[in-house]
Amino acid sequence: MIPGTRRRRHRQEKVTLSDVAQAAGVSAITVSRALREPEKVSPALRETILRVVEQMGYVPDMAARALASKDSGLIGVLTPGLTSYAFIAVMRGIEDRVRSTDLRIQYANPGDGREDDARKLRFFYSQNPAGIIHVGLQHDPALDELLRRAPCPVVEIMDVSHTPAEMAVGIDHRQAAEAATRHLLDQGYRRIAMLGARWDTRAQRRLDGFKAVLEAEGLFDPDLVLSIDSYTSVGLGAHLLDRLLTAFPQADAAFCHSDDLALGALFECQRRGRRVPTEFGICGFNDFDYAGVAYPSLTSVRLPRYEIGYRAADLLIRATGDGRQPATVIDLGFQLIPRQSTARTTPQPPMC
Amino acid sequence: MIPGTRRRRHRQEKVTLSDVAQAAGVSAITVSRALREPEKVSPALRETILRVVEQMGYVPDMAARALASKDSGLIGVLTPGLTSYAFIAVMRGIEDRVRSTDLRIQYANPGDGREDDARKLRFFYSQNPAGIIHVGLQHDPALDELLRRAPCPVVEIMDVSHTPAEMAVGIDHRQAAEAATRHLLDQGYRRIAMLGARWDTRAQRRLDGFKAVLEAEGLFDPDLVLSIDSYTSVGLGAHLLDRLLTAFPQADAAFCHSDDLALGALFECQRRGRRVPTEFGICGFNDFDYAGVAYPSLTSVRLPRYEIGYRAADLLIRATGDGRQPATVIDLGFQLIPRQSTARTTPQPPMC
DNA sequence: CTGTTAGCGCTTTCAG
DNA sequence: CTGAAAGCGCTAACAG
Repeated sequence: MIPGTRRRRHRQEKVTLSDVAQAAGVSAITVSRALREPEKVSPALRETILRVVEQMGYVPDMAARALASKDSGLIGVLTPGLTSYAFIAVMRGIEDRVRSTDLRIQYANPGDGREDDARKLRFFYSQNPAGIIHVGLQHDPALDELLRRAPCPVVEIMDVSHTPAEMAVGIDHRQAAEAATRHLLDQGYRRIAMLGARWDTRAQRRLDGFKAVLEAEGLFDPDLVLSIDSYTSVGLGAHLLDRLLTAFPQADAAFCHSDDLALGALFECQRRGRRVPTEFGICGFNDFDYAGVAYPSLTSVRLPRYEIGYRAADLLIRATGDGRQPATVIDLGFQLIPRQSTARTTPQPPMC
Repeated sequence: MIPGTRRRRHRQEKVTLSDVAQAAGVSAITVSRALREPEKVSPALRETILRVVEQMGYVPDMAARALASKDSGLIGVLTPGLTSYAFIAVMRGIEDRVRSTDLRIQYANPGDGREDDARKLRFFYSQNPAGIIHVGLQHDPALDELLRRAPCPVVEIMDVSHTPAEMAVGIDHRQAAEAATRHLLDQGYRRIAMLGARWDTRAQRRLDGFKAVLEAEGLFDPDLVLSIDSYTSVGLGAHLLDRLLTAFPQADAAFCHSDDLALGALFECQRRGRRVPTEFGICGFNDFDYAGVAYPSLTSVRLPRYEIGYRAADLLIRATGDGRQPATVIDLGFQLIPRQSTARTTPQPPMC
């Protein structure tokens, strides 16, 4: 390759709207209209213009468009869990709802610490976004204030335990944890541990629910709450269960903050020869695809993650449409899915 | 809330650069410089300006900046696997490399079909991106041409079996499959199946490698190649193995296109009471976190996914820096990780 | 170190 | 239905 070729390629003369206009013998604005509001241009002209556009390989400049129209068509999605398995389904929901529109989605993954959260949020603001979907790691007043001052509609998702600045879609994590914990009690487990990873708001809420239910029975033991501040993972689940059983062999069940922890816990039980569910019960959270497939299958709490994403995007799109929405909190509910890993009282203990 | 309040909030008078300039008693360009190249402004002025910026809550308008400077600072990541577990590590790599820069990342998830791929690509082009990271589902000439005409550096990632338009980072999927298949042969398996999901380029390359190795031994049987065109998942792995063993009970091993299929296959074996690895060997792909934790642990092929993301972003950033790069193909290599699920010849068959 | 002058490429008026 | 004028908010290029 001739040196310099590539550089030149990346600096190709850009075809602009007026270039097209000139070539088509019309004014720039007409080309602009032919592209964005075809019905406002006579069929004949429209066709000519579109042909020229095609021929010249014209690509509109979004920055110029955004500057002139004050509409970036951008939806910002801000979540510290962007690179988490649980968020995949949420993304799919968002993408599916947005697909048919001309909006784009831009994801951002704030690092830990609320400052980065604020920084990324400001960054979105600087792009004149059409809407923002926000997943908070924790709530603090400064951030809430920033959200309240957003230049666009904002939907806070995943958790609805907190009054949102504007709109929220999610579930009540405390209730979900209560249901899971009660289920374990119902199955006859008594020394129930909780396995977690990072303590964000939602995890905290789940701990609250867990604790409340056990305390009511006089069964809560803070020593049985284990966690490590890192990404949740199957390996971490195995590790935590190992720590638990080493320190407290009498523990007889675990409520895990996520199904990957639950799966790791299951593997660790198998490794130790501890029978599930007879000798140890495991309840996960999220109902990941493998929960129902595992052997024994894993009891879990199903969250409507896809729906949360879909609804959030939908709210944004509607809010964009008519400019005003009543403050909204949408609780999409959860579902406890009892499976083999806690089926102590039912007649088929399926340990191999 | 008073009707209309929210709408007004979202249309707040925007503070512009000249507002700040006026308030600070300097010219707009000085404020601009104080923000972007602080060292070019005298300390005293700089401080005053930054204070005013803070006070007025000024947020720069990226669209205007991009338009004026022809630099959007945007890296576009285009992949049909955006919402796949395997891509999470790649994202982390990209994010980590980009974090310290002032570049932003915008992800896009083309639907199936090469047309959508081209559409999304054009869409990135319209934003004057600083660089593009592309994961192709399949290679076709039209798309290659489009990539070649990109207005910015482009890195194609994951697969290096194809000469890229410009730069590529990934591994040789054919070789990886060959290594896995040979490993299964070495362990004494003879009736080896392949379990897959969607047949993208990489999957096809892996099938090629698989086939080549088995054909050389006269052991290839097309009936043992099973797949369903859908998202890969643990459930799908279980389903495919069920189909396999129902139709061909004599099959004695499976090379799976992904560890989730492998895990599903493992569960299905356990469900059927088919011992792993003695009666059936399982080799996965990707080395997801659970492969080493499963019981029995899963043999897999480790891909440097994080590194692929990191290097891709790095290449882009360097290319952005000096404008020109030699055409590059970086093969980051893979690693076969033998574990219990294929340990037929070693002395510890760990089935429970 | 600071300011002036242009203009990025497009869309919004407001006229025909 | 089509066009002319003006300017979105910012930064490059040149001056001082």
